Amino acid sequence: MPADAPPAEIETARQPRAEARRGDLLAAATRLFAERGYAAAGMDEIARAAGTSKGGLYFHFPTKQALLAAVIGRAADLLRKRVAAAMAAAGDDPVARSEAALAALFRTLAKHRPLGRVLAAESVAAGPEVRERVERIEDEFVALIAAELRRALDLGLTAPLDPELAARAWFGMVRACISAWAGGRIAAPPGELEAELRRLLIRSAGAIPPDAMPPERADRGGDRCPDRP
Amino acid sequence: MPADAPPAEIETARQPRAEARRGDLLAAATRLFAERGYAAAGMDEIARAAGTSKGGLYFHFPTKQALLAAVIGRAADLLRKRVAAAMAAAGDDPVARSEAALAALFRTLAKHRPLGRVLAAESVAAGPEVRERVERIEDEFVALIAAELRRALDLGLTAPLDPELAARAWFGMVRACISAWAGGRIAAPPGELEAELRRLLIRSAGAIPPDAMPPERADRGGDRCPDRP
DNA sequence: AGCGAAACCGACCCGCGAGTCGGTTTCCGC
DNA sequence: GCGGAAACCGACTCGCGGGTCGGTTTCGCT
Repeated sequence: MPADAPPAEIETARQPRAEARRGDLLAAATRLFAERGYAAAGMDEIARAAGTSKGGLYFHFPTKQALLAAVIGRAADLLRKRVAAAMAAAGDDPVARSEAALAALFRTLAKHRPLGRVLAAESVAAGPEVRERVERIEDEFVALIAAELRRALDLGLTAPLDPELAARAWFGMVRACISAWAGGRIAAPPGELEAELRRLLIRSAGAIPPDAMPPERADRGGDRCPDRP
Repeated sequence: MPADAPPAEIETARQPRAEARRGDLLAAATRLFAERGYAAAGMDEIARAAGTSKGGLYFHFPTKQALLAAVIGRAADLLRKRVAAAMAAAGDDPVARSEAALAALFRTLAKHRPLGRVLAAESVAAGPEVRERVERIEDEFVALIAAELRRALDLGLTAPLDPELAARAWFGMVRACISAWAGGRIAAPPGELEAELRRLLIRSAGAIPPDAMPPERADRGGDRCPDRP
């Protein structure tokens, strides 16, 4: 009777083949939602793409909205896991943790292109409930980063800023660049893109990157701007 | 007989009432597309909301896609006009021009909330042609800002950066903040939001804001942030 | 006034696609 | 191997909404 909180997925005991099918269906749905859009992707089409039939699809997901919700939930879980791991591996420095979180977000989205599209664009098309859910997920990550930024601010590691807003802005930067890159509108390889983006992020916060003062040179944010007469 | 280039709208001679209706229809369509999403907003509903009928709507727009295209085109025209005016008023300094362009973008989107939603989200739902069109528009503004950034870079007014990417990132920042603000997920009034955002933008470029060193006090960006013990 | 075109109306058509359902196959426990 | 449930199939339904069309009103013009 412990009615679970929304975050965790309800894991009823399933036969292994069912689990596999479910995965295939989610993968196919993710791809097709991203490619054709939520409305244009047909249930029959998705089922076919996953190597099964409409009936089979409806055995796993009661409705199209539920399917989209599952796709989104799965994406969110993946992102959560990656970001948490990256932050944990980054140690204690809040700037490093923020960087790591953003980088993990970036890499994960870069690796699974369709995922970003679904998260970014398909929320509105599927009704207000789904939209709200996606907004919640975005807020979650923004809050995660905002918390680190706040710590950094208190430690005097950044210029004075509004952590909430800065986190939101960072998120937007990453998303815009990823989406342009995924659409082939940015030529640079993801590695360079990430590095350049990281520079922008750090500078925008007026932050002292932890790896930029290892020995003793800890004078305040004298942003190394070599050029200029 | 001067067959116009694609940018300008084909202005056939119309009776004034028709022009007014057309405007009402575009306004209603913009609102409903933003609220319910492209797929969920019905043509009948849009017509009703504009105070006319389905037949009347189809007299002005041959198809639903065309209606969305017109909405988007109108939005793009508005943005173009505002941004061009703001840049022209900002003088020659490329940093000031960039700032002005972003600010105009920000203010225009803030004033017409639904517009941003449509531009941001509805492009995928309506098929690849529309999506491409929206991407083109975004690219246009990004290129505009990138050009200014490149000039600033050449003049030594910024830290070394990739103008294309930075412009794209800036655009993403503005969009993310606007969209969160429009959704009521940011409490700050637009004025403060804009100011804070501007600080982030400038810092991210490592730029010297032209209004930050008028007489002689040109020491590094001591942004006036009165609060905090 | 009156004629022709522009503007508008709303009942109807029709394809499409989400969801259903009775049936079939696959697999697990005994 | 066999009973029964889980997993799966695909033909069918049916409502919804984009688009059509013949008719009516409004307007500009002379």
